[in-house]
Amino acid sequence: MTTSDVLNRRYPGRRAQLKRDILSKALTCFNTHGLDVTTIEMIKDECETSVGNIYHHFGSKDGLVAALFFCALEDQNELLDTNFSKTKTVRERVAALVHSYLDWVSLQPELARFQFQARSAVAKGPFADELQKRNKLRNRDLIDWFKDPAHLVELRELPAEILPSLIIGQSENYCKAWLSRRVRTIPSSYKEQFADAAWRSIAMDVQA
Amino acid sequence: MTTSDVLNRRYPGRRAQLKRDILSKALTCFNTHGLDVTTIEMIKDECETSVGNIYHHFGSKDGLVAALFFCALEDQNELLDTNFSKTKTVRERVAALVHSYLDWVSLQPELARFQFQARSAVAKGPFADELQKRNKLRNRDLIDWFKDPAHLVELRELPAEILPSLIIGQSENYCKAWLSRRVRTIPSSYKEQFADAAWRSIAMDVQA
DNA sequence: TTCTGTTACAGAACTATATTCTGTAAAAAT
DNA sequence: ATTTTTACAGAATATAGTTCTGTAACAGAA
Repeated sequence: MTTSDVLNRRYPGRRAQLKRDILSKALTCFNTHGLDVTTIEMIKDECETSVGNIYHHFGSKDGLVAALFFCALEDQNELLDTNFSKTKTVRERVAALVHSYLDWVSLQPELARFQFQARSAVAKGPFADELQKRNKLRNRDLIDWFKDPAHLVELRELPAEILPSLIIGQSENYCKAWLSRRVRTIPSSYKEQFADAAWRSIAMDVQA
Repeated sequence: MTTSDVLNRRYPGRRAQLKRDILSKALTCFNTHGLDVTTIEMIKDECETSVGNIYHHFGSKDGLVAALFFCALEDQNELLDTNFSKTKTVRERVAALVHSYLDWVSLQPELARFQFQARSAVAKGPFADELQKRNKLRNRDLIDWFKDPAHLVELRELPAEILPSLIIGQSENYCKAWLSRRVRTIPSSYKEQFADAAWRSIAMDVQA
């Protein structure tokens, strides 16, 4: 499961070859030099194509960034949905959230690194609405599921709006630290610890 | 404690009047339109000065961003140091970390909002070294304090490198959500809940 | 005060880069 | 085979960061 695999699934077929190549090389440029330092010309040189062609395929630099961003987001959500559907209990679902997050970042560090630096750029810019729509939807589903009285009994009395932060915040922070090379150990190796910490943060009674 | 107060302490005196004004108006522009959308001309128009003068004071757009960023960082660290020095026990220190973070973001939402969107830009760019140096220093101190055997007895057996994430990750995530207006409640009102969650995440035995 | 150097300021000129425009070739559809 | 659509190239344009040059205000020394 490399970055190419993700691009291949999202943009399949022979005719999308150059499109995938542009996205792939752009990802490398963005992660190496940063979003604003990377110029369309730099990407053009990497792909041996022309500026006009890049604009033909992606409309603008923002469009190119957004295409990569949503590509990453969809791949991440795919893994999450798979793991989530396998679970039954509240605790299992919390663990699924944490595990999926840590696993995906560990599996796709380049896409994850890009996602972190591009999020704020996409949140403004021409694709802000689409991002907000997706986030709203996903977040609401999550909160609603935990709000169900059948699930709430296992949890301490906490405001619903802080639940997502309590569950995923710690893992997210560590992943960012890892991608910035401030820590060395791959996030997936701490799956148990972070899932455990999340559960301790929200659960009524904790037994190992 | 408004943004102006922070600027006044960091750039005192009559002669720094315009410097403070530029920083203040730049902050508004950056937070309203985003880092790259904001042009030097926009800031110039707000302050009724000239592009040449802005460059005279800050050297470059990056320099302006960095000045604002470190201004925010130092103010944040000041509050943290104050609260931290008042504490004795391990639990108190963990609470001080969490409380300081939530309080500062609640007190300085504009600076905090800017800090979040500017961090990655500063992390690349000409001031990357200075930022990295400060972070390394602060992080090492923190980890070393918790590594002390006298303090470790109260904690579960956890890798030292995940401790900072376990303590501050949840609060950070919520603050970002608040600054992006995805949640409504001011972070400082959840001080107890987040400090409690952090403690449950790392402590050996938890008693209320 | 007057002289001198330094800092503050202004705006035109320069440069780099995102974007648009125009044209050509290939591919697909009819 | 013709037409339409898509893929591609590169020059031209516009915008915004940066530099340059010059002028005014200020501070300290003689």
